[in-house]
Amino acid sequence: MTSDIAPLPHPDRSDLKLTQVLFALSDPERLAIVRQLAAGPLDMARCHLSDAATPKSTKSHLMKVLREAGIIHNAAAGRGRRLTLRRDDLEARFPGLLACVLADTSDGTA
Amino acid sequence: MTSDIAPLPHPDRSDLKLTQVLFALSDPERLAIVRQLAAGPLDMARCHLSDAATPKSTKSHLMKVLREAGIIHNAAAGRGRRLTLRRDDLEARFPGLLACVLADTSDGTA
DNA sequence: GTCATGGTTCGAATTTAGTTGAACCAATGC
DNA sequence: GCATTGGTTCAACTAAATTCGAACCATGAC
Repeated sequence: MTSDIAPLPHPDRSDLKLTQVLFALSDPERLAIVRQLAAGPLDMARCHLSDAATPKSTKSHLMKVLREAGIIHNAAAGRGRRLTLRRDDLEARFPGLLACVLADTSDGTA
Repeated sequence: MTSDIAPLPHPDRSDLKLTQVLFALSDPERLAIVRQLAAGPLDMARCHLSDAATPKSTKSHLMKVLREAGIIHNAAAGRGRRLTLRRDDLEARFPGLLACVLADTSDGTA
C-alpha cells in the first residue's frame, strides 16, 4: 500500500471548546501561525516562526496545541505535512471569532 | 479626606494586547465572571464563582488577571469593589471579540 | 538499499500560572 | 473605640505549559 501512517487525531467540530481555542490563540507564536494559514493551506516546512532557529520539536508542539484545539488540520502530504486552517468549523462554532482575531495588528504580526 | 486608598492600576486602552486578552478569557472561571459582568456592573461581593467555597485570595487573583488584561475595571466603592466590564475599550481595540465570546454557550456558562 | 528531508514523540529541565492561608487595610456599624 | 465585612498582597507551594535534545519514522531521490 502507498501509505500506512497513522493520521494525527483531530477533534470533531462539535467538540471544539471556546476556552481551549482562546488559549491556543493566546500565544503570539501560535497566533502568527494562524495568520499565515489564513492566506491558505501551507506546507509545514514553509510555515515560518519568528525565530528561524527554533528546534523542530518546539515547532511540532506549537502545531499540536493548535491542532488539538481544532484550529488547524495537519495532514500527511508527500514527505511533509499540509497545514490547513479549519475556517468553516471555527466559523460554525464561534461565528466572527477568527475574523476579529485576524483583524488585530497590535501584536506585531500584521 | 474621605478616601486615600490607592486605586488599582488599569492598562490604558491603547496598551491592551490581544494575546493577553485571549489568555485572560481562556479560563472558564474568568470567562464566567465576564459573562456576569456583561449584564452590567456588579459589586464584587455579588459576583459569584462556580465554587462558592473558593478563598477570597483566589477570587482576587482571578480579578487581577482580568483587570491587567484590560477586560474589567475594578474601583473602590464603599467598603467593597465595583466591577465593570470595559466594553467600549474592548470594542474599540478588538471589534466584535466580546460579542462572539459571549455568544458561545458550549462552556456550561450559558 | 542508502541517504537526506520533514516531522512526531518521549523525557527531562525550565518556566510560568494557579492556589491558598496569613497578614494587612479601609470602610461601615455600633 | 472595637468588631465585622470586603478585598488586596505576600510568600510558599502545587500544577501546568513550554522548551529542547535525542530517538525514531516515512517518504522521496538516487
